[in-house]
Amino acid sequence: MVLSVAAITIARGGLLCLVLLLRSRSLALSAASSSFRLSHCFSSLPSAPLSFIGERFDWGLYSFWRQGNLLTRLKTKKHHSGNTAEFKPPHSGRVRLSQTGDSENDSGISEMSSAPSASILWFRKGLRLHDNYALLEACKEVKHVFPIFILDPWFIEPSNVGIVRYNFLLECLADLDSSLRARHNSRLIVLRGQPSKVFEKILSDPSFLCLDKPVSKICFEKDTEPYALKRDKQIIEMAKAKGVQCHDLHGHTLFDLDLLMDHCNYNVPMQYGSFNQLIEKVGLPAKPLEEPKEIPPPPPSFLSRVENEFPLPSLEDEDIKKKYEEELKDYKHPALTGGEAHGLEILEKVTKQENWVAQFEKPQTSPVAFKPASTTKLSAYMKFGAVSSRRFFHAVRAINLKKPGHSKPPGSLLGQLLFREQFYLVSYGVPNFDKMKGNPKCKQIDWDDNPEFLSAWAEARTGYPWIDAIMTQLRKEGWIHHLARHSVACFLTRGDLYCSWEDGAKIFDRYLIDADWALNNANWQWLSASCFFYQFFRVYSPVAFGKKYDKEGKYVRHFLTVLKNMPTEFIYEPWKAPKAVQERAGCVVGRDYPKPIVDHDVIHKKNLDRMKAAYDRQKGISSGGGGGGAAAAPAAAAGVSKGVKRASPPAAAAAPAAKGRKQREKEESESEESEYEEEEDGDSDYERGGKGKKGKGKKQKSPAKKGSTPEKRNTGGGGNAKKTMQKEETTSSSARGGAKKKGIAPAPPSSSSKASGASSKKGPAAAEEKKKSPAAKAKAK
DNA sequence: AAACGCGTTGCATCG
DNA sequence: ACGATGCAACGCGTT
Repeated sequence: MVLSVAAITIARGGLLCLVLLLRSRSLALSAASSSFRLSHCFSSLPSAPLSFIGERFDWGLYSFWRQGNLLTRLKTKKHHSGNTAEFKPPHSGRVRLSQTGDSENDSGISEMSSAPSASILWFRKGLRLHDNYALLEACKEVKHVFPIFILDPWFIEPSNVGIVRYNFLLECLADLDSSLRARHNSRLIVLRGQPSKVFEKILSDPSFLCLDKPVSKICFEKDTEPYALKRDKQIIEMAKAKGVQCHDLHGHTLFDLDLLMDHCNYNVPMQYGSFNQLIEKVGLPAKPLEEPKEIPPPPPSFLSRVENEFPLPSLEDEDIKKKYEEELKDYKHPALTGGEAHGLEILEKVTKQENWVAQFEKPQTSPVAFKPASTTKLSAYMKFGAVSSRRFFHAVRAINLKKPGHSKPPGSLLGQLLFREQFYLVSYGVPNFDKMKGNPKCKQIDWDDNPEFLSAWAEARTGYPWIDAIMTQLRKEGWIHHLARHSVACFLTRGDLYCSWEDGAKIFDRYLIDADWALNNANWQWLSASCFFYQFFRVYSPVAFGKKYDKEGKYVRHFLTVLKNMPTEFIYEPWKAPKAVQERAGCVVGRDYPKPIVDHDVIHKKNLDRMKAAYDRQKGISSGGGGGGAAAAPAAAAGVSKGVKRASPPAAAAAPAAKGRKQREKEESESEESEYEEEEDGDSDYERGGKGKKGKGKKQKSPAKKGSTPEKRNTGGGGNAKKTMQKEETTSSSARGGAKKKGIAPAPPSSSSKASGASSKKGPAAAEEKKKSPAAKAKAK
């Protein structure tokens, strides 16, 4: 420790000593056990010498560790300037081939590569053939490319991955296989098991692949999630030991995250503005590349075995039928079909609506549009890498270049892609990013451990129709609009239930098709005012917010059919309806639909005090009297139950939700969205909206310009905006279950309230219209 | 270095 | 219907 501290002071400049330290760091890393989700690599550091886990956090050490951790990675890679020439990723002096060899065995490798025979293209994310650096590398100078996917047992675990996302993955794989067959006379080879075991087999026994000598290289797309980093490290080391080259090339994000790390000196920008500055230094993302014309197939002797020995997985597989038995009972294929082909089709459809693309403003899209959605719904394809982010970026940019009044970041489509990029970068640079404790950037807040509240939220029985409808859509379709994610995330955390954002993130992770580790955790921290966003007094109302978009409650009626006959006046607050009205509607609150689990008007104010106290505590200012007491008292007032029964692990689906955070911690002991924007004439590559512009009187709405350009309002039939975040929900029957909440009883039936909202004038189309408002507004004017 | 500007999408009220 | 205002006031980043 002493040593490290000393070293740190020197570290800023001198890398040498850094490397030394690092060494121990990385050892600790590899030794630590992590675990299942693509998540706990960093968290496995607790036992490491630098203890930044826990209450006290030493920034000096942290920054040292951060550099060390990343630099270690870099050090292990050789910068082979030479062999990436053809498809040099952007800014590529720095392309890091993680060549396995170090200087000594470089010679060995080059000998091998002089007579290259076969390569392995390992698909993980990046489930596409276009714009795929790893694929291009795999094709270089070899006779055979073995395109493989390894079905990691981790992924087939109902508690981790819902059936909807699992099926999306299967469709991505099937699509890859079909493209490989149709265009390259090849196949996707699906192997089962732990990746390290699979590679052990492949690398030690050439005959397994019908080869007479081992493959010469393994190529894959870099993945910065903790689980992946750990997994890949193993593979890289194994390959190195066997004298096989390993190329992990970037490609999932617009830029190589290691390159961005270099540019920000390992000090990741936490604010959008500073991230923008970083991006501007780096320039534009590389232009997307095409699918290679030829992908040399495996030898015929091997191909003939694929069908029987390495078949594509399917929902019909016995183990799947068994594991997902519960969920499969009422499984219906969601609107989204996985696969590169479908993803590109959607992208094409979207980009044909040039005006819509150029005018896209995320805040203008609607959370209640579901058929069709108001956004692109490309997030799931982005998550799996079925569509290249660079391709998306440049397709949008090309449109913007033609449309002078186009929207700009952060609200634009390109802005969304930039947020995605930033969240990836931050998730890469911040330790314990999926946790509050040990996460140096995350506000430490005294969230309650309340499994009952958590379950009610996850299972759509909060008694707030807006919240429950959203959670039902999540469960059913694996997708909800970005703003809907905001609503329910705020409700679960700082707004109403005061449960930890980690709990919500886990549930979203399970149910969202587009669940992406980096984006999901970032967004949950954002919404809970734990990181990125701190105006905790801006609380979403579980009543007003939905009403703003959907006065008649069509969305609610669609997803909560029990409420379908509730008068519009009470659709967002059914408990306020007179008993007779409830009877007539066939929905008696407390019998057919739960009573509100908390009284929002009361609880959100108390929570606000708790947030304030938590912030103050962080400042070291123990929020004296009022605050201190406030922190604990509200919990009691809220009826936060104490010895709640830990929900028994009921349906597999409900299990994750039911488990309390603390319990989990004990047991374990141990991310769409974005799109952005563009430049006007080619001057600046990234025009930040808002920031640099001075003359904004108030809100500069970029749409202002829209007025000037005639084409604006394109109406494009359906879409509005898209964008999504990630989150999830649980299954379970929805509304029923009486409200057993113990929390604050909500306002009794028929209390005050207003009966407004009756105006129902617009149909769905109208709603959509509204969304596009910027254009419409401009026009109107 | 204290002060200020700003922040991807809050709400209720008023005009 | 829409925009402006007050609400009570956050941290970050820059100056």
